[in-house]
Amino acid sequence: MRKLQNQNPFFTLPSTCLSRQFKPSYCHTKAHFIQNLQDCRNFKSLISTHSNILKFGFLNDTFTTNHLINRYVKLQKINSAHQLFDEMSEPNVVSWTSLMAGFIDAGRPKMALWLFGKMHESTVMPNSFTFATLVNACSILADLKTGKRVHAQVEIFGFQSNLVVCSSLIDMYGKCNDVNEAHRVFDLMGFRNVVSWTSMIAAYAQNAQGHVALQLFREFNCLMLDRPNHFMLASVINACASLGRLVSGKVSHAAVIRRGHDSNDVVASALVDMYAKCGCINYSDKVFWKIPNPSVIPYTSMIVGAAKYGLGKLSLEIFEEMLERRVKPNDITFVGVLHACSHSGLVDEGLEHLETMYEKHGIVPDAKHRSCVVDMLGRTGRLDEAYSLAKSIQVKPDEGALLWGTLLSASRLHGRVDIATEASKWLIESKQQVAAAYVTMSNTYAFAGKWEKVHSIRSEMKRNGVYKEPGCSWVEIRDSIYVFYAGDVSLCARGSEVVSLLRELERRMKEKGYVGGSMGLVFVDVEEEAKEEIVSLHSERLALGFGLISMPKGMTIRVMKNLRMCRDCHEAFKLISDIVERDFVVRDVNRFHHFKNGTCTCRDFW
DNA sequence: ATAGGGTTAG
Repeated sequence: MRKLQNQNPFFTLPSTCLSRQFKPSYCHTKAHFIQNLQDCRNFKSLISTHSNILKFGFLNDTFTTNHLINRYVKLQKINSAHQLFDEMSEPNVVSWTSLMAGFIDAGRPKMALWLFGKMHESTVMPNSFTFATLVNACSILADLKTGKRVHAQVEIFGFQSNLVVCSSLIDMYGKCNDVNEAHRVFDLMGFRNVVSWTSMIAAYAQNAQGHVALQLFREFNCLMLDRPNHFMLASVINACASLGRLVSGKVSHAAVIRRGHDSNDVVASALVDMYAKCGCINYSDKVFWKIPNPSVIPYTSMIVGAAKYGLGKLSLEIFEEMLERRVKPNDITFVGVLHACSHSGLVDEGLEHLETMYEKHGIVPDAKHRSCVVDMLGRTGRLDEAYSLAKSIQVKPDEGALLWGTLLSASRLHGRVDIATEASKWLIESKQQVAAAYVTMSNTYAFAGKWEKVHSIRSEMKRNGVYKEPGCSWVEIRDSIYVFYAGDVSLCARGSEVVSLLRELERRMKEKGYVGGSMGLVFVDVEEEAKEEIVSLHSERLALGFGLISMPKGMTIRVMKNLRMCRDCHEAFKLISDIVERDFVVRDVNRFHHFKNGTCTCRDFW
């Protein structure tokens, strides 16, 4: 019987048919059962087909059982799939790989790796599908060590030039933050397609190297192999966002519209985020309201975007709307909500959200949420509460860096040398952001007029070989990018005007009830790198009667311009762009060459 | 049976 099956895999007669002397009909063929399996849309019909397959003896057939396993996986019944696999007499490479992919789908990538270990003990050889699946598991786990071991196996088994395996390797190295290794794989590929290019671009975009991502995108377009698709454009827009490159972002947006990808939810949320980070919250808003049924991510992008502009009330309104439309918030949404409260002085609302996020929405507050609240309390000067909250939070090193860094800057802002000392002590002892901790501590002492302490910190830094890279900020005006380094203002022809403008802004802020430290105009008479705060045009302290607004690097002046906050900001913008144009031409923006020729305008959108 | 995209506090 078995022999017969092997000879004629599609039209064999199950033993039951023979014994009852059935006439063979299509209803009892393998092809029929496989067709049946593909039609199974629910668990119940699958169970029934499964029992028919069993009844007609096809469970001995690996090909049929593999289909059955895949159907269980598709209907999210991984345990049934696993059980079925265990009962197989001769699982082949497809059975093994299907089950691995199934465990990945079910959110258990470690199980896929464990299965590979088991497969290794069997006589079945892995193929390229198996390796692509395994690499994918490592990518999800961001497990570089295992990823490298799998990569070694890929080489041993000779799949190092397989397109899919290489694309997944690039992705895996990217997710593990090893872009160099990702690029090495990319370089060694004999043939590349849109997917491999996208993996490479995304790896750079996700690892704070947006300029390389954009460079690769230009190369891809020059090669004219293929058109960029929505996957690629989403990554390119992400790169523009991280660089604050509004012009490039708009060009990409135009490409999105031309290629008809503007209804794609993922692309739209990348655009919402990009415009927000480039200082155009009004464009974010336009893109956002065009999304038919926004999922949690575009909602979160919009909440975070509005929060960064000090539009805390708007953030909270969007959050409410999201809840009304039954979109479930996630942990990042709550970071946005708390951030909004923090930057708009909505302290009570923020505390309320932290208290109720679990019982109302099932999201357990973790270190990042509590850090937002520490920031919120710290900003408004409730340093003692912020400090005791900080002490109560269990953190991993990277979370601690953020938490204690937050507390340190709040302490500096409010001149709390005592708490600043504790916070910088934590950072330095944990070897987290050591240079920044030293500089901020030194600035706190400078603010308090304790110059001896300032000098002793400076000598300590020297002794320990700690060097702080000067902070910088940049702005895109028309086609050029201008970079400001901390300390540059004194080198600038109209630096004194900037300084007096900042002093004036500060005076008016205080008039409007701003509490907190100076605008960062403490000209510390120490080394250059200590003048962290001098050009603090990206500082939240330019908020002016709107509560406290943070302006991340790269969105500096445009933010002020588009905020329509007050006349003062417009004046500041005019003055600063004037200075920038005359004295600070750093470099021309790398244009998107392929989009030149006037084909690309955003007119069709606006 | 296998590959690629978007949201995270200072």
